[in-house]
Amino acid sequence: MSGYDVSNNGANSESNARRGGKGAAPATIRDIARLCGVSSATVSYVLNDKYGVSDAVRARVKAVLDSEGYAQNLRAKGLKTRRSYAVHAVIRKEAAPACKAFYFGVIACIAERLSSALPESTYSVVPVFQSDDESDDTLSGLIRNGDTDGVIAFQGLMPNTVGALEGQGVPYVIINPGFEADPRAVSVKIDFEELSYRATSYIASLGHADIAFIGMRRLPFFFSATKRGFRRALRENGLTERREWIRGEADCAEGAADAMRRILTGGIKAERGMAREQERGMARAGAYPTAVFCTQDNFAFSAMSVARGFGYRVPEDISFVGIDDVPEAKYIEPALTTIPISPQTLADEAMGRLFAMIDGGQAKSVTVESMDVIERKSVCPREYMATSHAV
Amino acid sequence: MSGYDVSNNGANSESNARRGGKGAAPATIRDIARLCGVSSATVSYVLNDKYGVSDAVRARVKAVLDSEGYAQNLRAKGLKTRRSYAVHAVIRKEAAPACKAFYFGVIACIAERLSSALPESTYSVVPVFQSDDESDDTLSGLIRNGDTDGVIAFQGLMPNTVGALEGQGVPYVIINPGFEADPRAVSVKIDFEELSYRATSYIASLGHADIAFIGMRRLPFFFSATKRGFRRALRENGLTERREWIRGEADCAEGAADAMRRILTGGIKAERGMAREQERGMARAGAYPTAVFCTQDNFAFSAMSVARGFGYRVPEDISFVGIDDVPEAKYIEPALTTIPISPQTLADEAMGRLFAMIDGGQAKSVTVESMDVIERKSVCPREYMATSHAV
DNA sequence: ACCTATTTTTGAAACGTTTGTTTCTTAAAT
DNA sequence: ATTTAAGAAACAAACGTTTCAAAAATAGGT
Repeated sequence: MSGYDVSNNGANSESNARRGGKGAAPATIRDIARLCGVSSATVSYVLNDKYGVSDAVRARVKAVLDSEGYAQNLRAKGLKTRRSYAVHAVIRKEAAPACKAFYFGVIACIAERLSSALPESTYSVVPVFQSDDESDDTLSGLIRNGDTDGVIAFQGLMPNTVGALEGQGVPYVIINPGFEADPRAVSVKIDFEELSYRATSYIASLGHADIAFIGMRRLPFFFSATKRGFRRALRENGLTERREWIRGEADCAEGAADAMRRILTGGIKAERGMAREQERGMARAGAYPTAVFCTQDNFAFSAMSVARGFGYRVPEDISFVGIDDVPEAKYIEPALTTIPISPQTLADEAMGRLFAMIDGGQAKSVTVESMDVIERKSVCPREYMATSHAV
Repeated sequence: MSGYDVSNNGANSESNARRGGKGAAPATIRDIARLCGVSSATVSYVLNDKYGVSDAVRARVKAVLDSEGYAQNLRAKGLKTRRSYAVHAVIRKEAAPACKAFYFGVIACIAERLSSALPESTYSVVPVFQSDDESDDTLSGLIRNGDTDGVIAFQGLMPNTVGALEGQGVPYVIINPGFEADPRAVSVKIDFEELSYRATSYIASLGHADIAFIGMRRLPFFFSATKRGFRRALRENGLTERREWIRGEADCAEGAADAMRRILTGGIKAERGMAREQERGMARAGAYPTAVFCTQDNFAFSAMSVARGFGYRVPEDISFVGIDDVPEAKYIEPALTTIPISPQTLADEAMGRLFAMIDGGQAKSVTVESMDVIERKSVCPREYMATSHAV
């Protein structure tokens, strides 16, 4: 990245006609004014829908405006209004790949909304990746320069970044799926306890009594919320929980595989080098759950693989449900039953709030409404299970 | 998105002090000049590393510059230089989710490089999602306004967008994994024939003779390139190909599952409602490949699931190799052997070229160097296979 | 010493907006 | 008819840079 020489030496005439192109010089507000026989101030007023322009003039200017295909120069406008017309979406470099992918989905939604809102709003969203351990981070720089009008952050923000934000009065909103929300920040939250409750209730409603849970201990807030929902559903359905079937080693898909393995081997961790057949035998001899709830689709994918590796069929022997509805969920074999989380909703709630604040208003945190289970192929009602199951 | 009122009425004093914040007014180039007892022109020259400033003055100005923590106002600079200091990365809305995820990975690499290049280069990258069927798209608008200094596009660009780009002399580079490159455009390519050849050769080198291929017919260019590489490897290893084991229905992971099913049932498509057991029996009776090469990891995931659904073990009965090395590849059970494609390399090659062109230079297309197979757990040498295999 | 080249430095005019203030219309009220 | 007030439109000064053209300082010959 060294050779990024961004200087342009004596390039006025050159840049005016852009490299080798005809590059029709774009019409300025003054051109329009001249064409209408009116002052540039007036044109500016109609552009910004201000009071005090007669209807006749307004109409005339508007006509010329779009017959000329006029487009504002954002730099000039921003120079005067002290805005950058950019919001920044920050993702922690350290976030898990699966999380990043999800966050990107949200950013994509924002970008789409923004570009379809043209030319009403000319904002753009720029993704920023920030490491947890940088002392003076790139983001603080942007903030102090006034290069950002607002930030959307996933998971949370480092204290010094928050300091910079507050210091410059730059609004920000946190989209924090599964993280504890800083009460001072406006944030868009997901009720994972509820989601977990719904998923588990759904499984229970199908007659399953032996249900395992695979969560993510690495995120304590998320872990306890989901576990709480799971237990509540169990309790309300008169089911008893089994300690060894509540697993949380999973901090990534690899961990989920391990969790599943332990569940199937009755909590005994497979010895290094233990023969596959032996491990399997061990598993089949003991008790196993007829359904497992994973707090993320990706966990379910791994867990399903492991179960099959042990010789169980999905869903005939063991049912699986996840949360997220990642794109693969419907393509996998068998398609995964899951509760969707809508990136579009998250994006809309967050952007609505951010723009309200950019416009000088206030905004309150919100918890997005939970959605319902999407029934696919990874779940089988207890009564239709292939073989009888004895705990 | 309606309520995005971006006007600020009579907000001069308000915006000067930013909402409720102390918001230290950032130092301008004139402030620095005054502090050094020098003109603003001189400061500008040292900022931009221009000729004709004496070393003494240059040093003095530089000292003040960073003791004051000066940061350029990008809007003012851009207004004068006719640059936006933003490049746009465009992704087709219609691209497959898996592709989008990969493209995002590349954009993430770009964003990281850009933010770590601060404050040398102050560029930012903004993702744009563009639909194939929009007539006058958002991108053309950006281009005509001079709101973008360059674009990176994945897969390709619509003719009218290319027209706008050429018209305004805005440089662009195409990152087109698996798409036919427009010879007039500078593009960063991947040699999928080579990748396919390497993967297949690797499998063959392990003693496998019955190798199946699952490709992506929806992308004809990609499909024929990969198939060519596959066949070449077969030929060079003295292996004969089987028509029914070269499958290309796969245009998404779902299709890959279908392809695998057909391979296992000897090309007979399973009847709607055919009993699972029956399907399985059908499969086991006939011939099956001992290894399958999938042109994308995601295909391999589905194919592996199907194979296991049919009762085959991976890799003991059937080996799998993919291309991409998506993050999940190493977490799946068993971890997938694959050839990686480096998003970082793609990002660097593309950005290097784009910036060269932005700086007025020329750039040539390039094919990035192919990488080697990463050996994981989804492949088993022919000789170690669990059961003897009879075709 | 002076005149000329050369190197440094500076003044000031842009770039395309927004917006506070002033000026001009026009109509209503006296 | 004259004054007043409101409403429209225009002027012109910013915003923070870059860069042309010109001035000032320095150095290099005679």
